[in-house]
Amino acid sequence: MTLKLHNTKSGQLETFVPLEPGRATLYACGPTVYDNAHVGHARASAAFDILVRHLKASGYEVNYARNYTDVDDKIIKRAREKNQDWQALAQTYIDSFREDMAAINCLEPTHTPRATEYIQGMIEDIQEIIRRGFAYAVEGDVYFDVPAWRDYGQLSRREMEEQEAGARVAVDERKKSPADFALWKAAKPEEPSWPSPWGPGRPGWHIECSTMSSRLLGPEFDIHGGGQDLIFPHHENELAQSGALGRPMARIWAHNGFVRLNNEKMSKSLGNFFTVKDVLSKFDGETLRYLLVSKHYRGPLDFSDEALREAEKALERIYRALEGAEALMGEEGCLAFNMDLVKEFREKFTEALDDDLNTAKALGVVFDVVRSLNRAVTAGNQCETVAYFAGLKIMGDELGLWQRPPEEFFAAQGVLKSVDLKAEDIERMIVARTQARAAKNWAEADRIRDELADKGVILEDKAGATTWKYSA
RNA sequence: GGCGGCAUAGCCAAGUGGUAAGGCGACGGUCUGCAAAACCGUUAUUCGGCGGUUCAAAUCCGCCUGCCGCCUCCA
Repeated sequence: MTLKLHNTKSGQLETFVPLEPGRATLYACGPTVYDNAHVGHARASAAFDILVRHLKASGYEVNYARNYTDVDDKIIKRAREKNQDWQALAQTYIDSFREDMAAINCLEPTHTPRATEYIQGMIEDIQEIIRRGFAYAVEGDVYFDVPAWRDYGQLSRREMEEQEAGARVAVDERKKSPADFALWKAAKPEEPSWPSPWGPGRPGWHIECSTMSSRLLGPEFDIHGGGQDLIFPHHENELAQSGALGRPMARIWAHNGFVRLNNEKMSKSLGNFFTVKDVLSKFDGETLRYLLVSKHYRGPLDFSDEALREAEKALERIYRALEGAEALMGEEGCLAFNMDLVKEFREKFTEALDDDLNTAKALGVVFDVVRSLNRAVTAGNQCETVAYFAGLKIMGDELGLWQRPPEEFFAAQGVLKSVDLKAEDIERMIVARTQARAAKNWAEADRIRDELADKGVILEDKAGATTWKYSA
């Protein structure tokens, strides 16, 4: 089977046919680095990370670029508020973003260009757009001439005449048309600027992506991604600029849905957001990733502590299965032969991801494997255990989940839940409980178990020994 | 006003023509001193509402209702 992706431009599911066989080129719009990443950014990153992992697993060599907008009104404004150098501020949040994405196990893209590294290229592109008659300069600013570009609106499929132009934003008198947008902005006093044919200034937001994607991936590439809020105007404008330069840009435009909080879009402007760091103070990064992956990337995702707790429970079930299998592992000789056992599961799993990255459906297959694995372990069947264990890990790798040793996952729960008992305290209480049990003092045994449970430690009486773990 | 999305069990969530995946929870069983975990079984005759097409619809068409988003910076 082959990958099918939803293309915003056509509004349809399309078979992924790369420009170059065996290679996939992707560009995703990254953050403007003036603040910490919130859960919405995490969702976009996770969605395209799954795409990259799936392409790689399908045998593609992937060239993935994701930019940082490191000069922009908001960065300048925030730097002023904090009385800080704007470049230092941008660097701080680039570091923060990378840290957060690593926490949710997103692979670092092949290229992470910064807008400020491509200013010269942007100036060249703007000059060419003007030369071709699709932009004009006014008092140090340069605007893209939207009415001149007949295809404008083809991505978001909207007629400009039907839009409420200027409904919420004052129309700039100097623009020929209210829809025209800035390619270059003349610098105001005290603002960072670069010399240009139109005087000192800085690039507009949209031109960055047109310039950087063409330099890193070429005039045409396979997939361009971002959140649905970027469809218009950002991606429409990118497409217009690139089109005016004779560059077709992406064949497939993929957009992820929003994260919602109390039924509203989580966004900086509404102020109703949780940063990734907020979430990481209470939940494991892997738990957040599981939540993001548990629903199809294009639909809305309702964010809540309850949703995170459910994600935690689901992950716990998987890690418990992996942990239970450990005692039976080590029969390498069984591996090759018995992989036939998981063949069908793996095919279904791949089919699910091929179907516009249906991670929710893929997780359904994962839990079928979990059940099979638990059965094999209970039956003491080493060869089956090895096969299902391997299958589970392979699927997890493609989703960027459950790759850690189970002990590490459970230990992390103890830290996150602030369990104030040290391992030796717990062991001591277990010894006391074992003695009580030996004396058939069930009341005392149960009291100890309840006390531990209250503090977040779960006891399990296995044959011959009692084990414990922090509960998720 | 234009464009787009969503509506499936107590909760989360798959499912684009063939008779409702999966997770959480709940209930019953096996195991256990009792539990926990695991396994087995039960938990939507029904998919926002009303019509229509069809042998057959959650899935296609029409109308309606509710919610969300874009048209300004936003993943």
